[in-house]
Amino acid sequence: MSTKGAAQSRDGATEKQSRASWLEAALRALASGGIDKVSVEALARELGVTKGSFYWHFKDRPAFLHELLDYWAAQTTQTVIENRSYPADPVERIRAVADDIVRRDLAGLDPHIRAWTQYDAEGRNIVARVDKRRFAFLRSLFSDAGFAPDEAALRARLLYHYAVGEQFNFAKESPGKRRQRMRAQADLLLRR
Amino acid sequence: MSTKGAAQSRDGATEKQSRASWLEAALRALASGGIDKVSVEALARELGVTKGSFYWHFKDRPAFLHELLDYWAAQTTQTVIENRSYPADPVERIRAVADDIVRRDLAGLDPHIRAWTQYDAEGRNIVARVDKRRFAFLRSLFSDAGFAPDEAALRARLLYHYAVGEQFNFAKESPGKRRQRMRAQADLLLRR
DNA sequence: GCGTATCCATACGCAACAGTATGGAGATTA
DNA sequence: TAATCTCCATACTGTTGCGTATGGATACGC
Repeated sequence: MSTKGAAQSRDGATEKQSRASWLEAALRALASGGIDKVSVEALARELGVTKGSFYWHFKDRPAFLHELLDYWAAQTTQTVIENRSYPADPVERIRAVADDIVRRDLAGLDPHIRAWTQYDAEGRNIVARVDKRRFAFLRSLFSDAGFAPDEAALRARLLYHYAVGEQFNFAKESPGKRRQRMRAQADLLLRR
Repeated sequence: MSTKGAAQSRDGATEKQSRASWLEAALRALASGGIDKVSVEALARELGVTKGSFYWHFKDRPAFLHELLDYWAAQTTQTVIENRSYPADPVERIRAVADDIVRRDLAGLDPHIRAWTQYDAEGRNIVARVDKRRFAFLRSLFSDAGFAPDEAALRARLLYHYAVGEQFNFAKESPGKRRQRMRAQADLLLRR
């Protein structure tokens, strides 16, 4: 039943299973306290295994972190952009997306990702690509809402960077308040 | 000549001198590569002394980092807000401040400060206070420019968080381009 | 000039973590 | 059943960085 070099016991997908469990545990650790919490031994403890497993699945920690970034990038673009449940009306779409940005994993992982990749050259490139995609998406929404290309780009950039900067605002505000603010900013940028 | 418990050799200000040199070295290290570069031993190497000096001046690393934050907070508020060379015209003042924000130490230290204090409870409070002061300053500028209180607050918040978020944009753009974008965003927010 | 305070050097111990070497249990293949 | 492959445990080494204990040099108070 084994097609390539992945002959397993029960279902033939243990390889992927195990790799993914390390990556998932890493994302949880990252969200809980930043990149320093993503240590091989800490993850091993949480997974109930030892480092032997890690170094069988991954070359070393840098390679693992690189793969982690790819893993995050793949799932975050899908989550935010490819959500087909947004309203048809362009203006309402922007409001809905703005809401999503505040609620979604932007608030959970993004600040930790940025805090970390600030010091990792190839990490920065990956994040830059993610930002580029998100920005292009926002810009298209403003275009659909009737703004000229330059105006749409200007407003999309302002709103997106606002969202990023707002995550680094440490004044403890309720999620409701944050969404309300985000909504107000989106409305401001939708004025003509 | 010694007033209190600070009897020194040459000028009677060696105590402050030495403490300040540790703090200054820490700021340089922080700007160069984040909080991980601010290690006792690395700073000692750069200062040409040993850890003995550090642990005479400071209790431990956490206490030192806390003092470092206060040190940064004190100098960053003075630098940005108490600059009396801004134009008299409110609109031009906003443009000038926007330029300053991009050029000044915001770009050098702020992202590292935020990346770090994200994981330090009392650190977050200090940064929150700094943000509050800066925001109040920006809001007053928009007020002076003729915007109603709510409008001024909205625009000030949008512009300030844009500036913060823009620092975490890893797409490598020239300082000129960044200032140009900042200027365009400020102008957009100055429309009525 | 004697004691004391200041400021730093030297030399430790200790904990956390990355990475390696090797063995071993269990399933698979021949 | 023998050989092999997969996946992980065990047991190490090496490094880094924090903190501490202690001594020594220099200047100051008296």
